[in-house]
Amino acid sequence: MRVSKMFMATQREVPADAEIPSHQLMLRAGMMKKVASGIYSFMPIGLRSYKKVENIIREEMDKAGAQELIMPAILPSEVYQASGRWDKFGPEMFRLLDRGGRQFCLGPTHEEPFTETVRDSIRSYKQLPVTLYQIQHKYRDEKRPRFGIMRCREFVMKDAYSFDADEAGLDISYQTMYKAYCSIFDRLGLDYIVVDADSGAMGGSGSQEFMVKNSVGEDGICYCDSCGYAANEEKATCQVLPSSREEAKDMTKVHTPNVKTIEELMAFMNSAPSSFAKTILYNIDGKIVGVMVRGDREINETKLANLYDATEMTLASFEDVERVTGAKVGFAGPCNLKEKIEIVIDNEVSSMNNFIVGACETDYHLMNVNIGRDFTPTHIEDVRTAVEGDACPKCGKPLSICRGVEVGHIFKLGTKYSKALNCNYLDRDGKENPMIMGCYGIGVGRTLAAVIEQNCDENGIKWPVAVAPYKAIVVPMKTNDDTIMGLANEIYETLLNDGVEVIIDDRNERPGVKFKDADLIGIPVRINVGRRAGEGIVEVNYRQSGEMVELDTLSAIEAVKNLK
RNA sequence: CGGGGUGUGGCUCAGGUGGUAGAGUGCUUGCUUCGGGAGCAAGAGGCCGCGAGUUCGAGUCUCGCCACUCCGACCA
Repeated sequence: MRVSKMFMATQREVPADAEIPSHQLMLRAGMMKKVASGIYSFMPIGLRSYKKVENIIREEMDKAGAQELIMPAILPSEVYQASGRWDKFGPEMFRLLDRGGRQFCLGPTHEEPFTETVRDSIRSYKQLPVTLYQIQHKYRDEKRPRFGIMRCREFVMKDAYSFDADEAGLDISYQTMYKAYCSIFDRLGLDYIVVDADSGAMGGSGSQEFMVKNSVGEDGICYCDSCGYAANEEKATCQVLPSSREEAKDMTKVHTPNVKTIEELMAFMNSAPSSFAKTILYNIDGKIVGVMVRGDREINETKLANLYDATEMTLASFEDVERVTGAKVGFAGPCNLKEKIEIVIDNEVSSMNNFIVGACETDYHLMNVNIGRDFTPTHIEDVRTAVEGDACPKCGKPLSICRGVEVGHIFKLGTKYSKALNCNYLDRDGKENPMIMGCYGIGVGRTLAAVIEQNCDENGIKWPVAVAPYKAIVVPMKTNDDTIMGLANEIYETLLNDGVEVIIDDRNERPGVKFKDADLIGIPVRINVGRRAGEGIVEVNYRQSGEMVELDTLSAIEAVKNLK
């Protein structure tokens, strides 16, 4: 391709509404264009990289024995009704009516149609296992699209579904996908980390996320450098360190006027946060529950929701808090409650004694409270979020915390969908059983954005060769010099004939403009043809390393071909 | 869904107290340039987000709506 003919527009200025490097660079490099919030067009240069990611995924999935097919993006409501998700998805699902008034949606995820398809085609254990996948657009009316293609409303996802006769089979299918995912992200040159993830409302026996460390990531990752433990913050646990136990003292009520927050309480009492336990009231499926964690800790709502198998959980309303505690918000505690409610205490709180809590009386706290003597918890569980420095649950060394972008998620689904949709098979004994399912997703666009996040500098993108829109660019310094143009064209044609993805910047622009554009769109290797063209000498510049060497024409061509 | 912000050439933005729109960049043309986004000159390009209202007159004031965006909540 000749750059003079390319449909490409780079931008010098940073678009006003792009916050993170990958978003800014994708817009500046002219890879994509926003059409509406969270909805983007891909331009030729962007599409080339996009397809590279897709193809790497496709190759590794095929290698792992998964078979590609494609489902409609638009699906009738019945498909999601049997599983109950037509209602559960709520406003996040794009819904539409056909001319006859029948309800459809744009598929947000495809467990149901895959399950139906397999149900209708497979009857025997002899036909199992099978893993199917598609690379298809998904639609979710996100409350808040952001960060360009990191989180958008129309996005491409590779989603795969495995169907096995038993749990042992699922384990094998799952491991196969795990390995395929590692190969994919390795080939993309991503620095990633695999973390244990919360299974959430999906149930199932296990789930892991492939995370790319990044400060704008929407997930917190807890990991241990010593033993390799890694988990999503939602799921991460830690050891409870034994605290020094004092002899139980008499409980006393303290007047604490207008002291509501832990910070105010610390200042007022002149004590460490570890001597307080805060009590937060939640409304869990209509039931008010008190949850206690150490004063300086955060309640982990995912863990709490799992404990109660909650479908709807919010902080209790002010009215509920005042009714249950008999005090203004800020003075809740486990003692003297006006209504009998369940109390969940965090593991860490269970090791504390003589601590301070709200008195359930406006402007009062209780000192020297002790579990068992002063109140009895309903549950003692891990309900707090692990923080930097907590003891690793496996080895006890300090945990680290960072942010991450979820690029892949593998999931043991079990029988949730096969049971709901009667996706059964006949076993050796002629007995009918539900298939055991797994599902495996990779966000294609998000992965592409993650590659950019990890491969860029102030001048633009630094594509790994595997994802670069073109591998090489030939830059003639002057377009009106026959020697230079002749040699540049010769190199270009040779590379083209040798199957190298190469472009030639034949625009009548100053060299600086061409360099800036080549750097911005991130072509891995640039061949400058200039001053020494007459001697057959050119420059080979590497975008990743910034390295530059002068070589004769043939060596330069070899260098480009050898670049991996 | 709560709270904030912004809508003006393709892009980034300026336009006290109302008088029919500007800059930079990009684009076109010419000349001079030519190794890291050149210089000069001449051009093209705007329903000032939409709709009402006030006014002789609204980019500007009032009200309503919409879109985009940031923070939070939420997120198979």
